[in-house]
This record gives sequence, C-alpha cells and structure tokens, in this order.
Amino acid sequence: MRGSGRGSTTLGGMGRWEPGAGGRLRDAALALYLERGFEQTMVADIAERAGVTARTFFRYFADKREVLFDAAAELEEKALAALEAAPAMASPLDLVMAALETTTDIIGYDRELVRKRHAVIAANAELQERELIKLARKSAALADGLRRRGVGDTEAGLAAETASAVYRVAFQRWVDATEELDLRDALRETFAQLRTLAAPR
Amino acid sequence: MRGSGRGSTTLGGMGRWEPGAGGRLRDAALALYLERGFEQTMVADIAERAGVTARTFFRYFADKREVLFDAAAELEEKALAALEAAPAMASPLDLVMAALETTTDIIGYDRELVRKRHAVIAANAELQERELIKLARKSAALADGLRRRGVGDTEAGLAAETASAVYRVAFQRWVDATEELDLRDALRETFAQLRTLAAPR
DNA sequence: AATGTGATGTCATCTGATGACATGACTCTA
DNA sequence: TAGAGTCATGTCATCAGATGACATCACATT
Repeated sequence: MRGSGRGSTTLGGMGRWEPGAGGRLRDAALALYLERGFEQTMVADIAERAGVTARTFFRYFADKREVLFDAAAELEEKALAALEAAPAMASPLDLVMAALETTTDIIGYDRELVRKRHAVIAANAELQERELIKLARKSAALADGLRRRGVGDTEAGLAAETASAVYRVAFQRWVDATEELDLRDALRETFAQLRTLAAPR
Repeated sequence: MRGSGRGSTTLGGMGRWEPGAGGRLRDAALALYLERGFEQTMVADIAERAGVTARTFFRYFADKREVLFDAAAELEEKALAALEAAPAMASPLDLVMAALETTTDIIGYDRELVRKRHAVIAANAELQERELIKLARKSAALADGLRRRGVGDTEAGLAAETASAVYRVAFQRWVDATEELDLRDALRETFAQLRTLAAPR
C-alpha cells in the first residue's frame, strides 16, 4: 500500500517517515491539478502520489486550495519589510509601488512556472477566490504599514489598493505577453500609465 | 414537521408550495448568520427556518455563501448599462467611475442593512473570498465594456481595476463612518484623493 | 533498554453538495 | 370535469472536504 507512492521529487523507497512530505504534497498537487484539473483531483489522489494519507495532507495544508498559495506568504513578507525599510518619500503610492517592486525578482525569473500555476488558478473559481483574498490581505498589510508611518487612514487604504490594482494588471500583462518581458518593467510601465490616466484635470 | 417553519417574512400556514421560498431562504440565512455566525449555521437550519428542506436551498443558491451575494448581480448590470450608455469622455477612468456612481443609490439608501451584511462578511474569510471574486468579475466586465468602446487592453484593465479600488475604499469609509455620509459623496471624494495621490510628478 | 517526542496512520463523524427519482399542486385543454 | 403536463419540492443515496480522537511507528536521548 505504501511504497507504491512515487513523489515527483526524487525519492527511493519512501517509507512512512520519509522526510519532505509537505514538498511532495505540493508537487503532487500541482501536477495533478495540471493533469486533470482542480475539481477532478481528490485529496486522496494527491496524498497517494505523495506517499501519505489524506489526513496528513490536511496536517500540512488547511484545505485543498491552500497548497497552491502558502508560498505567497514570502512575497508579502518581503514587500512589507521593504516598506518598513524604505526612506521617507513624497507619495505613499510611490512607497507601496517600490515595496511591491522588490518582490518581482522572486517570481519574475521563471515565467513558465508562474504560467502553469496561473493556468490552474484561472481555470477554477474557487482558486481565484483564494488568490484574490491573498492579494487583498497583502494590500491590507501594506496599508497598515503605511498607517504606521503616519499616513492617513483613507489615503493609506487608497494607496495600497491602487498599487495592488497596478500590480494585478502588470502581472496579467506579463503572464499574457508573448514577447520577452521583465516583470519589473511591466510594473513600472503600468504605473506610469496610471499616472497619465489619473492625471488631475 | 412543516408548518413549524416560520419565515422572517410575514407568512401564515406556509404549506409546501408557499411562494417566495427564495426570499424566505435569503432572509433566514442573513438572520442566522447574524445570530450565530456563518460557520455555526447549517444549511439545514436555514432551510428549516424557511420552511423547506436543505435540498431546496441548493436549488435556489449554488452554495451556502451565494445566498448573500446573488443580489449583487443587479449592481453589475446597472453599472454596465451605464457604461454602455455614457457619452464619449476624456478618460476611461472617469467613465468607469461615473458608471459605478450610478449604482450608489441602490445600496446607499439603507446603511444599516448594508452594515449588517457587511458585518457578517467581515467575520468570515470564505465570505470575503466570495465578495472579492464578485467585485473582480464586476471589474472585469467593466474592463470589457471599455474595450468594446475601443479602449486599449491594458488601459481598460487598469481603469477598471483602479476604479474598483476607489470604490472599495470609499465603500469601506462609508460603512465605517459614524457621521452622516452619502455614499456618492464618499465615492467622489475618494476619487479626488486618488487624483492627488497619483498626480504625475 | 527504557522513555519521550513528533510525524503519521486509522477510525469515526460532520457538513456541504449533488444526482436520481417520487410526489404534490397547479394549469391547460379536450 | 378528467386527464395530461409541468414545475417546485421532498426523499433517499452518495460523495468529497474537513476535523477530532486515539493508536502507532521511527527516531533521539539517556
């Protein structure tokens, strides 16, 4: 029953206490979601491929969706740290944009992998919901960071939400682009476009 | 077993074919979500209070969350219609903002009801996820409306996403406000604030 | 060798969700 | 007015996600 499980990572016998169950589950989940789709994949399938039981899956991930998103916490932390460390700046919007820009190198280096993950998410409403709330929480965290710097309540929320909007649009453009494109450049260009768009009359 | 169900709307005997099951379910759900919280409310409880079975609940609403959101479709339609009907305008951003502004009167007249619904949603992550995807879909629809008007791809997405961001912030401010406040005014003021914030250097 | 600790398996159970089918109530028409 | 048709609902069965309780296995420490 066990030992038949074969993780996508290199593993030999894989007994009960083979280390790296979390990583194997993550790999197995992404692979299966790509192969058959999210809904068609049972948690038991993922667990089997990773060589564990379904119960163990839920010890590593809160639910079936989270397996695709828990890595995103890293991005939020980095953006937040950048925001804290940043020098005083003219506009809160510039501040948040700069903070977001520091995270582009984490995901920007492998567009194909990002595209795979994005394709899975784009194909399922539940996954989109989870993605959106992750982004919203990131935005809220950034807004709080601004408030701690003394930025007004509404202004902080507005800057963070707007920057997140720019980020989403830039990210989408980057994923869709056929030509060579740097995520950081896409972000800057989109921000410039917003400036034009929102220019006071 | 039946006949014991007592909807929050005025109803007498309420036999099997008492009309308005959808509305009764909606009322019952909101009331129970407020009383005990979303997670603590079983679909069977909602159905019982509405005088139907759980199976019937799922014939009216796709899932336990949707009962709080299906009314929002009206807002999207109105915004979209306003966007289609609007005259040519300088900036796509102005266009979307104007479209969103037409919807403020639908929900703006009863802040207390909105607050109740908002309180339920704010207390539960699943509900926030659903709310976010609804707003995202509305934003996407508005972006498509702009594209049909010939607005460029990225610019359309950016205008819609930014306007949605403004809307969210304004809405939050309106809900939180202790003083008398018109939703439309909040929207306009927040938009003006964005103009300042994003002013080209 | 005994013991403790942590990761995992096993089992039971709940709840959300859905398909299949039966049935009650209402409408229309011959 | 009886009968057919239709629609909303009830009933039953089943599945998948999720969680608590407890047993068990491997490993480290002593």
